[in-house]
Amino acid sequence: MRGRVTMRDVARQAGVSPMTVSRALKQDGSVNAATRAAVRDAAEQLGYVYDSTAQAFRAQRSGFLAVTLPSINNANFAATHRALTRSLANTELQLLLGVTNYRLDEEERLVRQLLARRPEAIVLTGGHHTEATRKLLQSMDGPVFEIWDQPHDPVDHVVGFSNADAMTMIVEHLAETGRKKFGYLGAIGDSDRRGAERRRGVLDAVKVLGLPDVTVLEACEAPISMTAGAQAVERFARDIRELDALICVSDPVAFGAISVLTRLGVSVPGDIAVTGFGAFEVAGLSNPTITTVDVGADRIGTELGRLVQSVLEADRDSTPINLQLTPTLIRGGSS
Amino acid sequence: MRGRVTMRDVARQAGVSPMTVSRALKQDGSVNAATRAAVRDAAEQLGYVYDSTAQAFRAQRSGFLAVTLPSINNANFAATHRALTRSLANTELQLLLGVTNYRLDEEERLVRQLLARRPEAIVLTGGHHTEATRKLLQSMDGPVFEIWDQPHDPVDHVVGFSNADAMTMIVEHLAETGRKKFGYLGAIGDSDRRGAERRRGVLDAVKVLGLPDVTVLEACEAPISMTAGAQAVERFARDIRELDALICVSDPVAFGAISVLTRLGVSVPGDIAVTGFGAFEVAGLSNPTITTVDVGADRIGTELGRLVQSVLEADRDSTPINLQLTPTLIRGGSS
DNA sequence: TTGAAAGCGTTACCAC
DNA sequence: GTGGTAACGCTTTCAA
Repeated sequence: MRGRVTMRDVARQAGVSPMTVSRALKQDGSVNAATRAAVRDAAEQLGYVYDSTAQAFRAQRSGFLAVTLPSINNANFAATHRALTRSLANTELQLLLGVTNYRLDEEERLVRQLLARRPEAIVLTGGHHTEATRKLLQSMDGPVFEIWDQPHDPVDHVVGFSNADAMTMIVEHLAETGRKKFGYLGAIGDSDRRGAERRRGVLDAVKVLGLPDVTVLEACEAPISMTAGAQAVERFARDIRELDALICVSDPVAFGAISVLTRLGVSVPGDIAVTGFGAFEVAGLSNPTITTVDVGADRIGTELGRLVQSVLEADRDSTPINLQLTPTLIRGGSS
Repeated sequence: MRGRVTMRDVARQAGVSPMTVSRALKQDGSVNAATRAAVRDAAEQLGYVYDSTAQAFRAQRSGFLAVTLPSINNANFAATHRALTRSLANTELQLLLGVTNYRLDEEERLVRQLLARRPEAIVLTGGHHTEATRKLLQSMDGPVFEIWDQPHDPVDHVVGFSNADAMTMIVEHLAETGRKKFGYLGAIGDSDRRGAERRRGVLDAVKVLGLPDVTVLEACEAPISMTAGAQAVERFARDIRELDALICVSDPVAFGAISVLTRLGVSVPGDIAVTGFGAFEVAGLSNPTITTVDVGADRIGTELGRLVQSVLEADRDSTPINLQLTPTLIRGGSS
């Protein structure tokens, strides 16, 4: 592999100075058309590739927007990512993605790594972080965005919604349709913080309604998948037969649950109502369709993209924005 | 927010030279323990964050591994990404991800953008590219890896499998179980190149077996989802009733198809066999379970990680490796 | 064990 | 319309 071609090489080839090359390769109007053509030709000929690293270094602007997601294999987070990319399409910002696997210690490691790339801004999924992460974020040289959550104590800007309130809608809907004995199926402990918030929302709402205590079923460590949902239902079949309604942390889990319940001869929604979360595609195609909550994952991405742009354009520190979206209940055949 | 803290600032604070800071912050043994402690303290105090951009610039090594994926919301590509990340955990390489949305023109734009970051190597999902992309890749200053495919004319290294051959397994399995009149449900045209390869595999295998021509049903532009699969079956219901077997481009599509067929009173596999592709979770939990092909998405990631490392360690150009994996058929209740 | 200098590729700024 | 100079933060190399 031959040494890289630099603007110097192009300049030599075109018989101009490096400075002119730099100008010619941009849309800088102050360059003679003939000169520009010569430079472009030379660059083409030599296979010149622009060096963003040098540019980032020189300008002290990386052009990166760092983003952490708990998982990439999740239609909701993928939708946010996609909408964000689209919302930033007309900018120079490039996404620098890190996946935390739902672990705060991995998030810390990632944030450290991402910040070393000097991103213009950083986006974190979730409002819970380790102490060290918070400290890193606070000393960060640019805005911080927390999404998909309603942080108690936001670091900076927020685009999210209340996972707990979303669950209240589910509980109220189930109560209205006469369900009384609730179970909640999610991941173990608090590893999935948004899942933990949902669980809290269920417990609180049930208490407010004066209904019996919720049976909390812990499937496995986050992320909890279709298969994990199915296995958990097999494992907890006895507990579940006592219930009126099984509230699942997500649609895939609900789908896995319904799949096993049906196989076990338990009728959904006849014997038990089952609900999901997230308005995944499978919710609308499962049989029965699954009652769920649409949190507007793509809207989070779109709004986030807008907000990032406006905050970065306002070069001075802007006061923190907290944009809270309202999820909507989608009634399906499963309840 | 205040100007960035550099090694110079840390050096001043600790009363040493920048050079000593640089050494102290690494595991360089040649620094006095006391000096190192002082430097670390100073760095901590000032909230110093290492600047990877400057390091990358100075060393002319970005530490990036550029990766393009057609989609992020796809369990298979996500599995490859995850396995790759894991396989590279003990290295300094950082993934720089770009999503093409199954479009070659977007791939070209992305490759241009990614190469400007001077990655150590680049990984492309798929073996089809625009002419311009190929040219960019050939002049790239580092190894190129194509995955998830069996390119006709590989740019460099490959870790993949034959999408067409995988389909042959499906067709033979269906033929063995007495199916004769096949349909294929996939995306329109060749936008999804791996999908197009699968279609080709079906057509060829059916021809080899001397069976009637395949009815090709085009649902929509790639990516084709569960919902798109369902809608296509509604639209093509009449054609589908004439068939013995419906071969779908992926498991989600097959799931959507089965969902609608069941609703229409068409029995699967009684009236028609349905098959998928990719061994998605839904295949094992759908009712009936879906006959599919496991392509070893995570294995691609793991092997790729190993290969990337070994190629980068061998500093001279290594001869192109072509690692072809063998998919396995998974018989489900849908056939 | 520590320090000084030089330079990676690009571009803002100032000359011409 | 074009060119020279300097600087961004870090580390290799050489010197003390």
